[in-house]
Amino acid sequence: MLTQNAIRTGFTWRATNNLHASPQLSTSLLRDSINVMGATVPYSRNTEIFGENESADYVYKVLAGAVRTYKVFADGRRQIGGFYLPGDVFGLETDDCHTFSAEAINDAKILVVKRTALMALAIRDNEVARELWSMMGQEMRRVQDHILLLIKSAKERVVGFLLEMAERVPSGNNIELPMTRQDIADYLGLTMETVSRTLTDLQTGASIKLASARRIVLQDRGALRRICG
Amino acid sequence: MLTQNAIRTGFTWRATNNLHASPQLSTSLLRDSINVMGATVPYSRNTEIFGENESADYVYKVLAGAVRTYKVFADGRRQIGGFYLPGDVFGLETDDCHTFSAEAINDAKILVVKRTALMALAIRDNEVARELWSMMGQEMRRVQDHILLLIKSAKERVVGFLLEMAERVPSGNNIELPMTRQDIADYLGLTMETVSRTLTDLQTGASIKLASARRIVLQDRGALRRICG
DNA sequence: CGTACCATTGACGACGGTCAAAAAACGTGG
DNA sequence: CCACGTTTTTTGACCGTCGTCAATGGTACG
Repeated sequence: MLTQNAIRTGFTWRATNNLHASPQLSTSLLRDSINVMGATVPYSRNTEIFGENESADYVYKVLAGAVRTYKVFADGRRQIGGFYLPGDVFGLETDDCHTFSAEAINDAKILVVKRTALMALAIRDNEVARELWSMMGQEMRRVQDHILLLIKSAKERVVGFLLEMAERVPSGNNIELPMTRQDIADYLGLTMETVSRTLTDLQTGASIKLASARRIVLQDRGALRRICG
Repeated sequence: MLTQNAIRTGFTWRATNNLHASPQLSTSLLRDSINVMGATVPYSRNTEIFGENESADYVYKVLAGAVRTYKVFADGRRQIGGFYLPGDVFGLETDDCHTFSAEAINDAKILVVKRTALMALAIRDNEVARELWSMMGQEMRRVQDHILLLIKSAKERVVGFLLEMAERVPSGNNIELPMTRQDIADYLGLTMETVSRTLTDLQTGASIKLASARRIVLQDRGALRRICG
């Protein structure tokens, strides 16, 4: 784990000194703490960030690039647990071990923070604890929404995925997907081929436009939302 | 919400006075707190405990009976988020609103605790906070395992469900299911018919025995685990 | 004993998986 | 800038699993 060992072992409490002064800026407090306590580590495309069942000593935040968490079964099937984009936090576990593995989808910059440091901070500061709690809840909602996707038809799943990505990358109707069709398929519980076919179907129906394989334009969000259910 | 309003609005801190004396009994501390702070409410079969989007003012613990959380879509499809058996805690949200609805599957006794009371306790007592955190993590793992089920074949899903239930009700190989086939189907993203057919298939293969519709005997766990993957 | 509700079984069709091949995109080095 | 090999994506043909519709059988409870 952490093959690119540029982790700064020491960290400073500096940033937390005057945090109690502005408790109303709730989301920026934890964020600031993480930013100061952590070290930036570059990961190149397709390299492992941590493995399933490794001890969860660090918490991670995407600064640039994209990350996938996943699990591989004995028969080779892979399930992707989630995609993490700039600003997203991942690897936040309550247990001692990671339940999924994590890989960089493309060249990425990741902020790495010692878990014990975060937890120590949370014990001292209720505001930080509250924010960690709400972060956990956000992740929970993400996973529950994922479940709701997985019971739907192929078309609904793909559309749901597109709308989710469009929400998370607020770049209008132009989505730049960092992941392959196989990644999307493994996230949605479908095959690569079905994802591809469904996308061309959607393009034929004029709901989207495939500018290139990875660049998708949402042309009719109303239609997409109607499909999603 | 809480139509059967037997909630005791006041609660006592009595139980928390000497909690710091035994920090090593980690799981019993929060449990004790909940037990003392809460009120027992009976819910009859198929009655709503809370609805989706209602404010999450209470946290619940099953004392007897069983509970399902669920979501109903516009087109009538229903997804069951989870089943909760005696000892299980549900309705633990980080947000202000419940994301799922909850119903009693059969006549049940539920311990109901004010959320603010729990949170206040957690702020005063790091041990309680830690336990709430780990409870949240347990729920997270449950939901993630649910995702892993949903990408598999019908047979694998049903077997996965049976093994999960067998683990949670440590009654040997004899499982007494409180829920209907439709409930199981809506949990696994299948139809009632497929669940039924799969169960009879498993019986034909001598992996299980359907003593009655709701009583299932696991005859060959090895075979079941092999199927599950 | 009768009446809902629940579970099982059957016939059939559609959706999505599998296998295979072609086409497009990408990166690398000349 | 182009030629080349590799990876990714698309498309096609076929088949199996599971959903749909419908009827029958079973169980619990008044």
